Amino acid sequence: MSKKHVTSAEVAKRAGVSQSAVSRTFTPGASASKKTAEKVRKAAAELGYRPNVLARAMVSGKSRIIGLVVAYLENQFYPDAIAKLSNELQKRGYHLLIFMAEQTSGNTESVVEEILDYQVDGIIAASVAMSSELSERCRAANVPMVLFNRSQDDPHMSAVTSDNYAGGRKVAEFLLAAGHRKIGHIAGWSGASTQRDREAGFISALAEAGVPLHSRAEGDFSMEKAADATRSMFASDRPEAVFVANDHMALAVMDTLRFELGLNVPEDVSVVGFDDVPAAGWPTYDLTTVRQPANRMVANTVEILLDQIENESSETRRIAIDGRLIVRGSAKIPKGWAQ
Amino acid sequence: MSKKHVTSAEVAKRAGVSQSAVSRTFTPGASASKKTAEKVRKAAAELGYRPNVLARAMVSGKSRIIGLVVAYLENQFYPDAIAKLSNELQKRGYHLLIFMAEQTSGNTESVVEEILDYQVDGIIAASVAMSSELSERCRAANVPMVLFNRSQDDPHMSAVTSDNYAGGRKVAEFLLAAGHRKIGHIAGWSGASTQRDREAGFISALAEAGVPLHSRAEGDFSMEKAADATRSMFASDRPEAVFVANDHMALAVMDTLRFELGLNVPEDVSVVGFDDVPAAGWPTYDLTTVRQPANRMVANTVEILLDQIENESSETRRIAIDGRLIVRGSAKIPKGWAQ
DNA sequence: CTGAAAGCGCTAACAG
DNA sequence: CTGTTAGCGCTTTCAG
Repeated sequence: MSKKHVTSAEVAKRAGVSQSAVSRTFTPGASASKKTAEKVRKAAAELGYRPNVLARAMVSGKSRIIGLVVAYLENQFYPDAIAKLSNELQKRGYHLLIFMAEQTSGNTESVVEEILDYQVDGIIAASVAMSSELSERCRAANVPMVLFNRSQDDPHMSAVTSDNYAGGRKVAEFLLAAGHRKIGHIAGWSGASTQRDREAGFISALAEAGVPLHSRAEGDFSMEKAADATRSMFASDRPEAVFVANDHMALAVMDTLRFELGLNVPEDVSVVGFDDVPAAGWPTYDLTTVRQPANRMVANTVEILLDQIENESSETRRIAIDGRLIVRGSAKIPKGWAQ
Repeated sequence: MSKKHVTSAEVAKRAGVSQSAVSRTFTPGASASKKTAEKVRKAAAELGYRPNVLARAMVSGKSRIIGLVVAYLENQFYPDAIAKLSNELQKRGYHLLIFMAEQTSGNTESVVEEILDYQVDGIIAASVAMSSELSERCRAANVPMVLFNRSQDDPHMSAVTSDNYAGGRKVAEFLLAAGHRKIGHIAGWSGASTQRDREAGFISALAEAGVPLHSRAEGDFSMEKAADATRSMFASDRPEAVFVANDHMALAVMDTLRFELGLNVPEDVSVVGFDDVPAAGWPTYDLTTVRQPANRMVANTVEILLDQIENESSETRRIAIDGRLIVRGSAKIPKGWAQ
C-alpha cells in the first residue's frame, strides 16, 4: 500500500524552509521571495507534491466546487450546455459536482441539502425549479445560486435564460406571416418557466393579430408524450402549423406526422421548435427553430456566479438573451421573408 | 452576512453532550445510545446542522467524490450513461466531479492531476484513453480507476465495455447473411479501443467468409467527418452495405446518403451502426445497430469501483458485456433471419 | 520576507 | 457508552 499524499511539510523539510513558505509559493496572492519559491518548487517537483484542495477548502472556506443540479439529459441542449459550463469553469479553476434531480420537483430539497454538505462555492440549477425556501436556505448558507434556462419570480434569485417570451412572439409572427391561421401548440411541462414564457409570447402575438390558438396539447418535454399529443391534436380538425415548445419534442412531432399520420412537413403542416439543438440542423429534420444562444448563456451564468463568489456581490441578476429565429425548411416561409 | 455553517460543537453545546457524541450520531458505523442520539438529533434539527463533508473527508481520508473524466458529450450515449452513473452513485452516497478532457489525449495528464488534487475516492474515465503513466500515477496515489466504454492493455486497469469484438462480428454475419459482398466500413478514431475491437471483430468474420473489406474511411466519431467519409467512399465503386462504427456517425451517414447522394436506405445501401442511442430507434432512422447495454455497464462500473474503494480490493477486472444486435429497417434483413 | 502558532470541522483512538 | 485528546493538510495572523 503506497503513500496517500505528499504534504507541504515534507516539501518544506526537503527544501529547507518552513511549511508556511511552501503554502505561500502555492497560494496565488501570497508573498515569497524568488529564491524561496525556487527551492520550494524544485522540492515539490521532485516529490510530486500538489496542494490538497480539500484541506485548502477547510481553512480558506473556498472549495472551488460548484454544485450542478440537473434533471433532463435526454434533451441534447443540456449535455451541450454542461460541457460548455464545465469547460468555462475549469478554465477558472472550478469544477462541477453533479446532482441529478427529478424534473418535477420532489427530491430537489434533499438534493440541495446534499450539495450544501459539500461546501460548494456556488450552485447552478439547470432545468429544475427552485422553491423560495430552497433559495432562502442557500442564502442563509451564503452560497450563491443561479438558475440556468429557468427563471423564478423570487427577486433574490439570479437567472439566465434566452428571451423566451420574445422567442415565442417571433414564432407566432413567422407563422402568421406565412399565412397560417389554424395554429396549434404542443406544450412542455407547465411547471417550467421556459414553457410558460414561450407560450405567453406566442399567444400574445397571435392575439394581437386576432388569431385564436387553434389547438393545444401537452407533451411534457418528453418525446413519447409529444407523440401522443400530436396524435390527439391531429385526430380531428387539424392545424396547418404547430409550434412545439422545444426541439426535442419537435423531432418526435415531425416523426409522428410523417410516419404515422402520413403528412408532409412543411407541405401539409408547418412545424417550428425552440432551442436549435444539433439535430434541428440535420437534413432529415431541417427544423425551423428559435436558437438559444448557449455560449452566451453559459458565459453569463459563469460570470454572475463567480462575481457573487469572488467579489461577494449580492446583486441578483436576471438575464434574458435574445435568440434568433433560424429559418429552415420545416415550416412554410413567408413570401419575401427577410430575417 | 449570515453565518456560514453550524458546527458539531454548537450542536453539542445545545444538546448538552460532547462534540464526539454529535459526530457519532452522524457517523454510520458508530455507537451512541438511543437517548444521546435522540438529544443530538433534536438539537441538530433545531439548528439546521449537517456534517461538513469536506472536514469529514480530511480526517477520514474518504471524500465520497468520484472524478469523472469525459470528452465527448455530442454522442448521446454518454449523457445517458452519465445520468445513470450519477444516479447509481448518488444512491450510494457518492457524487461525480466532472472533468472535461480533449478526446485525443493531450490534456488528459493535467486533468488527472487536477482530479487527484480533490482527493477523490475513485476515478471513472469515459470515452478517453489513459496512458500507463497516468494509471501508475493513480495507483501510486492509491486512487482506483475504472475505464468506461474503453479498455486498455494495461493489466492493472479495470475496464467495462460491451463486447465490441463480438458486436463487430455480429454485424458482419448479419450483412453477409443478407447476401452483401461489397461491404464498407466507416471507422471512428483509431485511438479508441472500441473502434479497434469493433473493426477487428467485423473484419475477422468477414475474413472467415472469404470476403475482403470493400472500402474503408475514417469518420473520427464526428458527424462532419463521417459525412466526408461517406462522400469519398461513395464517389466511385460504391459498397452495398456499410458498417459505421457508432450510431452517432451512422445518423450522419444516412443523412448524407439520402439527401446528398440520393440513395435509399436500405434499398440501395444497408447501414448498420453501434450503440443503440435513442435516435437509432426513431422512425426516420430506424437504424439496425448493436446495443450497448448501458444499464449493465454502469452497474458493473459502479460495483467494481466501489469494491476497490470500500473493500480495498486491488483486483483489477475487465468486463465486456454482450450486446444484442437490434434489427431494424436500415439494412436488408436476411431471409428467415431469427435473432 | 519568513517562521511559529493557531485553528478550519471533523473522526478516531484513548481512557474512563 | 461517553468525554478528552490528537491530529487530517493547509492558510493565515502574528512576531521577528
